[in-house]
Amino acid sequence: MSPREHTHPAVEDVELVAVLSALAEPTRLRIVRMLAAMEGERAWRDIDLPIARSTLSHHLKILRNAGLVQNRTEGTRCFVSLRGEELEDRFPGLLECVLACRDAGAADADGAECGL
Amino acid sequence: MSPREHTHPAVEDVELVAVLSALAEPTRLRIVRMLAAMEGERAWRDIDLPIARSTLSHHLKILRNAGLVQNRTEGTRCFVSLRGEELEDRFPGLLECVLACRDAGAADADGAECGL
DNA sequence: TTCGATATTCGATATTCGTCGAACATCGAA
DNA sequence: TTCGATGTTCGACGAATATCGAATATCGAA
Repeated sequence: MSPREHTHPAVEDVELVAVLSALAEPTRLRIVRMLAAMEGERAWRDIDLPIARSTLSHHLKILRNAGLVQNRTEGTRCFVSLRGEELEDRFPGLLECVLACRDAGAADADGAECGL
Repeated sequence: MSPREHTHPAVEDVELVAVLSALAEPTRLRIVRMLAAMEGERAWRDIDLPIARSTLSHHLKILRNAGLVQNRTEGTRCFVSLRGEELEDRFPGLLECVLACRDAGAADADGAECGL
């Protein structure tokens, strides 16, 4: 289909288990890190990951349904951004401390490995 | 088998994705909440959940491998406890804000529903 | 209108996950 | 030693998930 309007769950309807599940997958965590590292939105088209576009669409849908991410449509293209403040309201500190952590296996938003 | 000694990962080897995966399952989250609500250890035998004992063993293994929980063996029985301080060292604030949240679907440690 | 770009959905596949009961291993007590 | 209690592992099952390529729907431009 096309970048049609999507529904986003209300903040109060966002569930913890859904958020944790969404974050508990390396590719999705990487997407979240990437979005967090840029203050603003990111063009769908410019999200460059070593996965098929349909797979990317799938992961973004899960992040969207979990309340982590929101889409904005502009013509035939769309932009993705983190629902940072809303998440902070719902689960204070959660996103922040997940992002703060950089373990050995945590790839950087750009794809490079990160020591600390 | 029996409550034999288990290996626990070193704090520095605990991975974020493993922790999030472990917490992203209702039964396991409930176990963690229960352990957090009691300051100390809990006898395996006394963990009362509506699942088979083998399933409980499975979930505890996942929590253990993720670094969230530790086992202590005493004779033929064992005791489970949260690795609270170590988790705090590794991922500051994470466990705390996960536990702080009580969403609509979050069952209490005792099994009762909890409004707030 | 026709076409190309864009993102989603569909169908298929392989894998992982949660669950159970049964079998097993270990320890302490009789 | 024999037994019972206690957890763990095994084998099996269905459900959920990650992945891909192909098909599809929508928009903007030619």
